Amino acid sequence: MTTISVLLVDDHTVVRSGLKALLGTQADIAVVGEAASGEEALEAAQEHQPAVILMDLAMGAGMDGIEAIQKLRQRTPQQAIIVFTTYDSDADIVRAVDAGAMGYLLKDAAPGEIFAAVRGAVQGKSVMSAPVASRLFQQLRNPEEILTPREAELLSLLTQGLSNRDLGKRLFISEATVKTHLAHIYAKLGVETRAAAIATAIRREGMR
Amino acid sequence: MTTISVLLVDDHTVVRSGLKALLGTQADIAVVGEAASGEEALEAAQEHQPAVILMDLAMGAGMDGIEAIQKLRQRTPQQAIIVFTTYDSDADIVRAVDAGAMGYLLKDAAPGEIFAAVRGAVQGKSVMSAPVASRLFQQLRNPEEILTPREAELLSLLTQGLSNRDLGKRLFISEATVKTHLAHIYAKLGVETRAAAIATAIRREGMR
DNA sequence: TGGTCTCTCCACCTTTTGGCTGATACAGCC
DNA sequence: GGCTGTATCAGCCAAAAGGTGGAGAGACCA
Repeated sequence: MTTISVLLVDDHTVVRSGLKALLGTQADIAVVGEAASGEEALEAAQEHQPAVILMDLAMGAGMDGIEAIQKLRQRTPQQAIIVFTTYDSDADIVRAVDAGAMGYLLKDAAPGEIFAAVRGAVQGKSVMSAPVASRLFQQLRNPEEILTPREAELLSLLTQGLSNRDLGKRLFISEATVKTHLAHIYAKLGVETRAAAIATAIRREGMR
Repeated sequence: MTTISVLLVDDHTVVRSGLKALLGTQADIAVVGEAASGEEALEAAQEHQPAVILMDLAMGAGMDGIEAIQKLRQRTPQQAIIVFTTYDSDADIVRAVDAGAMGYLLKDAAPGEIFAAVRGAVQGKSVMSAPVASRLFQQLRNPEEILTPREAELLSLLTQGLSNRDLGKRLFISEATVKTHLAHIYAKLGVETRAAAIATAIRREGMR
């Protein structure tokens, strides 16, 4: 049994400490380094050459998780990256996988899930938390729920708090058209009101 | 030197594990129990009689942190509660303090801050992270913009996308009262519509 | 005791939003 | 040449939200 070296990247000391404690209970897993930012992660990845990198997406100021993943994939492509974050935003999932993440875990994951993900990652297996997987699955099954470019544009403005009239003016279309787009957006997001659409968009789609 | 008994309440195993590891390094602090939900927290507080409770506000389904604080204050008022959460939302801070929290820490707090908060709490000292303190300070300078606890509660539900009717049902008040609160909230947030209020609240206040 | 704050509620009115049906135009595709 | 998807617009109606003004009850405080 080979020991799997792991690098932890998270700006929260408590989370790093927790992961270290949990992973420390496993004989075949060893934490070889820690980083509190994307910049530190790049350095640490070079220095410690871990087999697996467990990384948060949100890391305060500076480089964000997605950017860090992209750079890590370029520089040390042999290292498997597992995203370990709090929210299962559709946009983040897609972007992280696109950037080259091997797995996607939520922070409420059970210890066993985390161990399995780390072990799977070195074997090239992609492991994700159930809610994350179901989101991806749902997107594949219901392609009709994907917003068109125009709808996405409108939704983005909607989250600024604009009225239908303002939306029309901004997009050079009539209020009637705005309403049509909105009706389609509501249907795709599975909501009934503009308020719920905004809440859903900002939270789920990561529009900020 | 007396040992300070601490109860950890957080739905994330990793966070509990991290806190336990960090607090375990301090000779005068002992973690006597853990809970993953508000319901469990009430039980554990009775059973272990901790001096200090470190609690997250967001805890998945069921009772939220604010509600748990209120119930804990009623049942075991001698126990000091410190909020330990990710976001420094104005509304959450106000509501938590109002519910009886002794301290308010952010999850990116340094270990030393956490230790100091725990030790301070048993002496009746209120400790909060710098960003939290500065928010409160700023609010003191602009008192006319402070949301009342009830308004904050309503705003929090508003960001879930609820209608006026639903808000009334949830808070056991009439729609008329909901509208009154909303008008006050809009004025304080400097917005004209519910959509803008939601957008402002989620972004500026960190409500999720 | 009087003032202030908070929470609660009401009535009336206007504006905005949402649900429904239907329509035209254009582009890409088989 | 049809089919599909996207984007545009209209009208009608019901529901929801917002604006205005007023008011009572309870808490707190000077």
